[in-house]
Amino acid sequence: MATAKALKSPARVRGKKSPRATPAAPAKATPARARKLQSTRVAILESALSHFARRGFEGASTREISQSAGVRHGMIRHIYGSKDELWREVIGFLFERMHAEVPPTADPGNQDDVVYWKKWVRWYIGYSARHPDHGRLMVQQSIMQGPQLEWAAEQFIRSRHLWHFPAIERMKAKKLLPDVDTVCLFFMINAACQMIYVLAPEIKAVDGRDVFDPREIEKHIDAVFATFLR
Amino acid sequence: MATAKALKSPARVRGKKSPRATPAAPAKATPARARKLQSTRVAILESALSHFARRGFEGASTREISQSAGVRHGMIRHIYGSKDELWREVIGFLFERMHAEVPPTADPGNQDDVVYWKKWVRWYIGYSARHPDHGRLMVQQSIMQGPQLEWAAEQFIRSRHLWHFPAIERMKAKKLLPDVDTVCLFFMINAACQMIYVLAPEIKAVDGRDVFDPREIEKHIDAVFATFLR
DNA sequence: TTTGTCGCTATCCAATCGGATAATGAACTC
DNA sequence: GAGTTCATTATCCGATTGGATAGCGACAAA
Repeated sequence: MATAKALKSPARVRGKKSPRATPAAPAKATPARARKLQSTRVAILESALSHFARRGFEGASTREISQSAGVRHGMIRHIYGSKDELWREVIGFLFERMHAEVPPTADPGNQDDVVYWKKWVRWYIGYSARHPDHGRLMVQQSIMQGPQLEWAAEQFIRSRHLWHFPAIERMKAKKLLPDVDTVCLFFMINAACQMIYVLAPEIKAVDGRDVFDPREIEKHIDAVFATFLR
Repeated sequence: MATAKALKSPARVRGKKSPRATPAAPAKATPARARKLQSTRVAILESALSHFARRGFEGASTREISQSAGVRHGMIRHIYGSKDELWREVIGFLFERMHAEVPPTADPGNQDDVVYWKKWVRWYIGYSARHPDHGRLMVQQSIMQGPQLEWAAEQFIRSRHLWHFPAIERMKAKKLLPDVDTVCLFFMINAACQMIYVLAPEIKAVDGRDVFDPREIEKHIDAVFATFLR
């Protein structure tokens, strides 16, 4: 009956009396118990990430998510309150995990832009191959066009873009990257690094190639270098 | 209960006694009636394409699809038999429409490879901007990993790849394209052309840019030229 | 040991899902 | 005009959905 199935706007301010937020340490330190809860929480988040990425928000059922996580489906409501909130926590979990995997050498401060860019591309391609669900979830999120896209944009994505733009423009000025619109260029680089893993099943079906093979990954890195750097 | 929710394998050979196939003309030429049916069929296909692309196979409901098409949900079963079959017909409809939009100048026979490639990129970017749901549906299809991915691969996608590979390799040999693995290069070009429109809502939310603006499209075309051609 | 917290489950609920069946009624054939 | 076809709908079905409620029972504090 035309009920709005899109995600509700994330009105929660993470501090009311909602069923507890993600940040690790619970108020009272009851060691064993809190650790168990945390592991359950992570299991649900990982399962939800996989299901959401593959079947979309509405296609993924909380029952299947909880089953893959080894708990009953009541847990999701108990911990996250609703499917909407679970989605948001999954997005947060995704970027938290990504930031945790950024290597410590990723300080653009004192190194040459090209060296830094090559390091970043190499890392990002490895990350995308390790976690193809990242790109898949982002595509789902973008296609969904719900109000939480705005939320994710200003919460996680925009800062990442603004972080990379200055270096890209410096490299453009030095004729090291093609002299085209920065946003356009960034998206092309991003897509060139990530989409091959997002669409891995298609490439396997069409060309019979396993893009996750380490040798293929190495070829892919070289391809991105050769294509964009000059 | 681990019920298999994935699409069933397309066992139908399009000729048994299933509820009639897509090809335009019905056996008996009953002018007005057949035309009405055809328009209903197209309305359902267009609506289904939009819904499937945005919400995925399981997220899109046949009731909403039929409502957007202006019919009751029984029609889908009557015409297509099942949701599975509707998905397959939508894929077919998508590529049929794409081929119908390929300009007549697209004969690679006697023209310079570069001229042909530039024409193709220009056309493909326009097509992707006109129909962002194409890329979205393909992403959904690939992510789903059902048996119909194999079907679509050999039915529609592989031939398209094989069509482009020889020209790409000739251009690589002439140092007109970066000398990297062909499959990898083709996917990067493809993604560079298409993903900006697939992810248009994200770009709008993050950078506030409307990628469908004709001037932006023109800039995008130049960006792809400048990035890949040398 | 006693008491209470809280991680977790069992179970119910209304809504919606894809699909099946039977009937309607306008367009067509004769 | 009578009879037939068939595009379309109304309506039912069992299964599954996200969510709500009422606990259970292992653990921790006393």
